[in-house]
Amino acid sequence: MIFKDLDPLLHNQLRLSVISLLISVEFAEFNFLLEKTGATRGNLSVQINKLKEAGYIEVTKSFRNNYPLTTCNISNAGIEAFEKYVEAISGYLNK
Amino acid sequence: MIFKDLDPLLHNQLRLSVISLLISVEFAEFNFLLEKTGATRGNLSVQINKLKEAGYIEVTKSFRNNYPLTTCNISNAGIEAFEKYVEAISGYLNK
DNA sequence: TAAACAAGTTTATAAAATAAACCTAATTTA
DNA sequence: TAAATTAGGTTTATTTTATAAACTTGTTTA
Repeated sequence: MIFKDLDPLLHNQLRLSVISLLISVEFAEFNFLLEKTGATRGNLSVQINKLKEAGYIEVTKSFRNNYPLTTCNISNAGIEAFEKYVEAISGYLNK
Repeated sequence: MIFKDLDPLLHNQLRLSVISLLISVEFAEFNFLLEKTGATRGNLSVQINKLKEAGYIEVTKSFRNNYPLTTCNISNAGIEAFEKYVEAISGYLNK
């Protein structure tokens, strides 16, 4: 095998979008991710949870103006996984 | 949405491996792809067919030393799709 | 001539992706 | 002030995919 395996958790458009956004900000709110990714709320909720279960992100739930507020930030494991993914997929792109 | 959509046909490890290999050779035999990708024969057969159905590759069946020989080459549509995919996914990698 | 091998293909099953439906609480409107 | 609407998500139902195991067709070898 001359190709490196692609982490299945990151090899998904929406999850990769979320991680790509989180990598360059300190925190991001649910609605921010929603807008930037163009996802449905249901799908975003599911994928955020998968990233959290994997330990790639941390999720903080609070309230703001009486409404629920979900905030996400990437973890060290998430950063490492992303960097590894970037390197792996680069091997497929002939660049 | 700030991310470009990723062609689902190419956003798959094995199919992307095959296209990545075909992009830099004139032809490739089934067993060559098998070895380079590390796939099972069943999976490779299925994914080659999907790429063919999409018009991304051409598949030629012949015989060599009395045994079946399947040869693949990338099409113009395949080249374009690959280039488009490379550009799209690059937008996720912060490079 | 039976067993093993070559080169694939088909199919069965599990896993994943996604949108629709749902939920709870807050707010606005009639 | 009660009904309708909005905010912010979550759950679930369904369809698609991915993949390996099983199968096929023909060839070679013991």
